[in-house]
Amino acid sequence: MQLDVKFDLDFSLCCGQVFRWKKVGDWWYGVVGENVFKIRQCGCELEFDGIDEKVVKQYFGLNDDLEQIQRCISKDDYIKQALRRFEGLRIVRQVPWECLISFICATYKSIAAIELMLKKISIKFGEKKVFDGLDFYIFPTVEKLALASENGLRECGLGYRAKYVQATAKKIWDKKIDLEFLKSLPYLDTRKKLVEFPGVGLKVADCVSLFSLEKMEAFPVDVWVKRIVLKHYTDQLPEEFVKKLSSHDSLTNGEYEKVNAFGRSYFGAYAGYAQEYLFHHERTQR
DNA sequence: TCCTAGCCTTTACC
DNA sequence: AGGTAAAGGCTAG
Repeated sequence: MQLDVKFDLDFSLCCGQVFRWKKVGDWWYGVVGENVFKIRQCGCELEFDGIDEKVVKQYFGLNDDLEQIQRCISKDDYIKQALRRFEGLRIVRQVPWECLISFICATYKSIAAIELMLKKISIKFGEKKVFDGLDFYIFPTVEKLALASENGLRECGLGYRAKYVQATAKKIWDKKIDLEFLKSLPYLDTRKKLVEFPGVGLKVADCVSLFSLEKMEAFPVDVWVKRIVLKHYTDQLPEEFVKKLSSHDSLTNGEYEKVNAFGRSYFGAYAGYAQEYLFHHERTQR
């Protein structure tokens, strides 16, 4: 497929929004829903196997008007620097169920550790598929994790998160909750529904909203975003609040809401894009 | 209603 | 080898 829009596959898959992609040679292998496929990019040429073009466009956000998004969020020199450095990075449209479980697991974990947990969960509870002679695992169904034992999940290295994953899966299974439905709700309503799941606070809810539910204004605030705000955006916030933020390292819900609201009002409707560029930029300094 | 402190498991990296 | 930081959330007070 010939690309007629700006896109960078490596940036989009390496910026910490997805956890189950694997690069073999110059091909990226991934599992999306029930499909295993591979994809590679050479300049404007996007080559893939095992999947429809329509799904590729949808999954990698190729329908987003990235030029316009960049113009919208180019509010200062620092974000412009990040935008230039990672030109072509797009927000991927993940499967909501997998995204939800992924970010419940992500609390207090490094990205490498998250990848390992999800790999173990998939091998243990997911269906195996062979593609190109390699083994892949479909992400476990809701039923599988709803019926899994807390201990079975602990064996995947989840620690205290096992209970949350199990309870969230069980709630979705028992109440037959349709996560896709959340795409049709406004951002704040979506977030409100998400935090009702065990193990889901504002941060996880924002990640799931942004990465799988089309809420481009969601602005997840984690330790990195807090650092970014304190380093580059103190002039946009009241002095008292900045002092309070600096005085301790975790975030209270109230503080979270203030930083989140700042991000959304400052960057606008595509604050989530801004967050992802800033996050990746900050994490890959030095 | 809102805030704070203490606790929760495991992994990676220094 | 030992310590610390890691895309946080829950509960009690």
